[in-house]
Parts: sequence; structure tokens; C-alpha cells
Amino acid sequence: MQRPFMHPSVDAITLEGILYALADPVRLQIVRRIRDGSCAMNCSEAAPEKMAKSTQSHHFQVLREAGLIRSERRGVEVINSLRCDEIGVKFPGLVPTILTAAEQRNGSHKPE
Amino acid sequence: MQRPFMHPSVDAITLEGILYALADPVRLQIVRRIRDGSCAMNCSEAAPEKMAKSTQSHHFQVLREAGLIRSERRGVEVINSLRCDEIGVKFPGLVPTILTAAEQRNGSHKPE
DNA sequence: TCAATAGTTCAATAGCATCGAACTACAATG
DNA sequence: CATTGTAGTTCGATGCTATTGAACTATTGA
Repeated sequence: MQRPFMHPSVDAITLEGILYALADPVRLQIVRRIRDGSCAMNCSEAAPEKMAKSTQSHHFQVLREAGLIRSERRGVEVINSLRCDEIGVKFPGLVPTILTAAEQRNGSHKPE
Repeated sequence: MQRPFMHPSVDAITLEGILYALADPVRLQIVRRIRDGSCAMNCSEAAPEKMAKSTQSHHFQVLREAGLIRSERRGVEVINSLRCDEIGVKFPGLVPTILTAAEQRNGSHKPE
């Protein structure tokens, strides 16, 4: 059916939703990758490789519905960008603090 | 069997564990209550009333294993206190930022 | 010792996550 | 315009986790 993407308004974004979305290691990694990328990123780029596409799609849906990312169709692909600024209005420092903490964990995620 | 409580060392505390634990509204509320209480708090005090005791027990176990709370038997009850300071060493500002954001959400306690 | 209180453990069920398969939508080429 | 390829979505099934009531342990007080 390919319905258009639903993005919550800033008002509709909840702390529970954000924490729930970022509590999953895969989704946290996706957000980190989008943040680290120089520009908006398509789904396959941002998600782990070995994962089923349907699972990817599900994770992006959760991130979208939590208000963490904005997804837009750009031709054949979907590009995703963070909504950090918008979230920052409602929850100051929340996402940056979490992402900074994520860096602490693995030392900035150096591949080897 | 009533085995002794297991608390992870600060090193063993992970961001995923913290986010996972706090992603649940019930557990977030428990942590907020303990934080807001003047002193350490027993389980029944900190948890929602209508909840089954087994579920309470489970939630406290998750919080404990995430490293968010410290539980100690004090007579017939178990008192719980936050490990904010210890967590702050590894993840500076993380828990305070989340709890502050939780206040934003409902205006601390205004229903409408 | 008996009853009450505070939590824990266990087994069963209910709800969510993951996956493969089939599908849609767009782009590029013949 | 049909064909092929690419990027995601949707769906149905299965497998893991959350919640619960019931039975249990441990401590306190009468």
C-alpha cells in the first residue's frame, strides 16, 4: 500500500517513546550512524547488514513514531535524518546526552 | 531460596541496560519516586499499587541488574536507593537528564 | 507458636520481535 | 512501454519476553 510516513508533532513526542526506541541496541546504532553521517542516510546504509529488511523497516518505523527521525522518500530510497533540534525543544539535552553516553561505551565505536 | 541481591559493578553497567530499564513507564516512575523520596524506599512504596507483587519484584530486579538501584534487606522489607552517583562516573549526566525530561512530560504532577 | 507482612520464585499465558515471502514503487535500460 | 533491478513495506507465522496468580521464604510481633 505504501502509505505516506507518519511523523508525530513535537507535542506528541514522549519520553517513554524515545527511551523505548533507543533501548534497542540496533536502533541506538542506527541513530548514531545517522548522526555521524555527513548528511541524511537511507535505511540500508544506516542499519546493520545481516538484518532482514522487514526487521530494518520495523526499526525505522519505531524510530519514526518515537519522533527521533524524519523519513522522506527520495526516488527509490528513503532518506532519514535526525529530529534532534525539535526534540531538544521539548527535552533539552536528552538525545545528545544519550548519544554521548553511547560513545563512552565502546570508545567512539572504532572498527579495529 | 531468597538468594542475596546481585548488583553489577560500575564497569558492568551498560547504556543499553539503563535505557532498557527506564524505557518502561512503570520502572521510570519507580525511579522517579525513589529520587523524589527523602530517603531510601521499600518496594511496595515505590511501585504502583494495583500491580501484582510478582511484577513489582520483576521490575525491581531489572532496575537492580541495570545498576540503577541498590536494594538491601532491612528486616522484613527491602529498601531501595538510587546509584546515580556511581552511574554518573561512567555516564555523566545521563540519569539526571532523563529524570529531568520525565518532569517536563507531565509538568511534574499536573494532570492537565 | 501462630498470624501478618514483604518479597521472591515458578509455571502458564498473552503480547511483541524477528524472519522469510510476497508485494509496491520508482529508475534505468533496451 | 516492457523488463530488470533496487529499496522498502506488508503480512503471517514463530519464538522470546512481560505479566499474572499461586505457592513459598523470611522476618516481625503478639
